Amino acid sequence: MIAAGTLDRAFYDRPVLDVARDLVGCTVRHGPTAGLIVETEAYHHSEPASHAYVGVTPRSATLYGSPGVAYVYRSYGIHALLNAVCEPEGVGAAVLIRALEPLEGIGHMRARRGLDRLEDLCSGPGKLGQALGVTLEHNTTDLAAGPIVIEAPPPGWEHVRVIVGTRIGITKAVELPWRFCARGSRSVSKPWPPGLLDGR
DNA sequence: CATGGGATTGACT
DNA sequence: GTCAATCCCATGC
Repeated sequence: MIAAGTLDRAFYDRPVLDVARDLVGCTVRHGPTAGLIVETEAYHHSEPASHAYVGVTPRSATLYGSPGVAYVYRSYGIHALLNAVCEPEGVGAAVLIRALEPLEGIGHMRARRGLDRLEDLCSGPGKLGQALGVTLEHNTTDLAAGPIVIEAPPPGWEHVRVIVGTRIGITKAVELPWRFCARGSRSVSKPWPPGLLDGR
């Protein structure tokens, strides 16, 4: 049975930019840990920063598969990065979850990260992967069925203001404004986009 | 089969 | 500001 508020396949079966924006304010949950999404980036097979750009390969097959599925891959040999596959099956696109504000299971997060400060626990895609215990085993798992699930925004976060910026940490298609951040959140990864902390 | 780069982070100068 | 860690996988020979 799927918990109330869990986003279903139809939510992800839409243009990836819409999903990326709408995911800001939603929550990611894995076991006892949960966090509020404050930063996302969109990736699409039509642009070279996407892993789907090369077409269907063993690695990118997940991206071309069913929407609402997790795409998890290892970055720089160390970090597990969590994405949500979007758009209809056959279209290679996904949203990278880049940062969270810790909500539940903060003790687990601190233990896994070896750090205390709240803003350091999930303020980056590799950090949140470690804090939530995301591993490559979660690749292709269903984000509606778990073990990792994404839920609709909690009270007060339905209409969060979103700052749009350019994606970071990439070398191709750097000009596309496909990064979405929750205005005012100090858990966004650095560098912060202009205007992030302007009056709320 | 060998090679090289990367959607990152943390430590260091 | 620089740089290494560390591994998956796409690419090229």
